[in-house]
Amino acid sequence: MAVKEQWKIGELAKLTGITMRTLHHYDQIGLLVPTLHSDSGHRLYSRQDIARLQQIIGLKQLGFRLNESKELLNHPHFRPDETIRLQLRRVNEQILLHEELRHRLEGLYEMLRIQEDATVEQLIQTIKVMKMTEKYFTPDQMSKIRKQGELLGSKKIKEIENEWLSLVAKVRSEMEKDTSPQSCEVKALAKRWKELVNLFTGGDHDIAMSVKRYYADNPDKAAEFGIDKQVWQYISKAMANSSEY
Amino acid sequence: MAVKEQWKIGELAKLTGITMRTLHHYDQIGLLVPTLHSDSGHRLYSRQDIARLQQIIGLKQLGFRLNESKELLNHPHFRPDETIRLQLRRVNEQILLHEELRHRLEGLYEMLRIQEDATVEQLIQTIKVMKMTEKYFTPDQMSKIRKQGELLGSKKIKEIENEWLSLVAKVRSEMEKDTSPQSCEVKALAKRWKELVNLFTGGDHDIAMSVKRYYADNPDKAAEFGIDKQVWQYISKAMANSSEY
DNA sequence: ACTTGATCCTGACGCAACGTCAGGTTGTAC
DNA sequence: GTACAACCTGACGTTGCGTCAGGATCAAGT
Repeated sequence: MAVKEQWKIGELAKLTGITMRTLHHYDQIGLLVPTLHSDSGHRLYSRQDIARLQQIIGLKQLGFRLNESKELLNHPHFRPDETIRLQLRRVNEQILLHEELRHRLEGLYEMLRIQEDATVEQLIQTIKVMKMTEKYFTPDQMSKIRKQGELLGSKKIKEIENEWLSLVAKVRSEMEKDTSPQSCEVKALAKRWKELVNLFTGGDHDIAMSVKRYYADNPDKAAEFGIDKQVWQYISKAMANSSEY
Repeated sequence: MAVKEQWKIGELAKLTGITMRTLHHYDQIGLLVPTLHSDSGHRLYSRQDIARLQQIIGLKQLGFRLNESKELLNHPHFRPDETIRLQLRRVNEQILLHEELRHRLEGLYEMLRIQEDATVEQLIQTIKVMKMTEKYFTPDQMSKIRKQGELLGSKKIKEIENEWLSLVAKVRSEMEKDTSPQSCEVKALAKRWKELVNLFTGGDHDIAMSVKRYYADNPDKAAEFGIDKQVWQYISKAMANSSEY
């Protein structure tokens, strides 16, 4: 006729909805150690244990980590102001990050929705454009770039990228042969270079300059096309002495 | 005079800002395996590898996990619409969760700011109240409860909780002795029970009923005070036959 | 008393994305 | 030749448990 004073781990699990494994874990890390054990080693939880568990659950729902909860519960006279403030900061940071993420994803989603044949390649391309536009272009330059992209179509873009790769390779080859930047061959390459740039930029000079800045600031992305400082300076010379502006 | 065509892992790390360890990891999981290795086994990354790395970075910034990115990059003709939608859903869920968290934390912060002697115990108490108020009380019942809490002060509350524990213990003891619920002793206990409830609720009957519902719905929290179904029914009988309503 | 099914125990691996040693090999410059 | 930088491959730590695995205990029926 004894009334329940102790709970076995399974009972506590059913009562609170916390899994047995979790309770095991809490025991292991010293967060919630049952006050009693049966002779055979079975965990027996007391009312105080239940109370502590409630507190743990509460703190967990506030986003605290287990070791933080442990600290808090083991020092009841500690002032939690600073802890709460810290927690608030963490949560706010998370929210900001996720909102930025959502913003980007929504943009992507819109852009993919417009193109009926959206493949992963398109996705990649779109991400590339987004990253450039984030810091290097004004909104209306952005829309121009998008328009030009749609105008060309993804197939054309890939073709151009391929020609671009081989063009840069040719330029590098000339450079390695120490051909003068003023030579006919190199000037021809420089001309084609400009044409390809114009295809991408739609002939907009400001956009071309921004693209240039972008690749200058991000040598890793330029390296993707085989462009490094040396190639850059070399082709710059060839273009600088060109009669075209 | 050869121009850079290959990058060692350290160079790539400096170029892209990705750590060597991360590149090792990407190699290990097959996400980015360098196309070449030197005779001695040093990793040599090609331009294509750099391109792939850029794509990986882009996808990571969109919140994709590495294995998802791997899948996407290995199947360029896959339609990513659904994937993006899924990702958006995930992010939105995260945001909602975090906003709820922030809401709670801000509430907590406010309440702790008001009380000058905020300790962890207060924090726990406040969380308890918040959890109850979230589903069981109307806003103005909530403010009444808060007022009553401030009126009592945290010391008094602890005192009451302690008396509560011993009161329940006494009731249980009588129950185990099979004392009639109508007996003088038990009726006295029931009377004190009501008084304690009134201290907490400020005498508000509706609040008392909601508290009752709360503990009925959450037997785990009632168990914290030593109240289970049997005790509950027993004390209910004692109170039902009382002359007070 | 014996068996059986439910419950409980203690390891130990898995996950996600790396950080951080540790101990040994290579590359390169003087 | 020798030092020092850069690279290599393990392997453990982090966070909060989920999920077996293999064995002991409990409660109930026969």
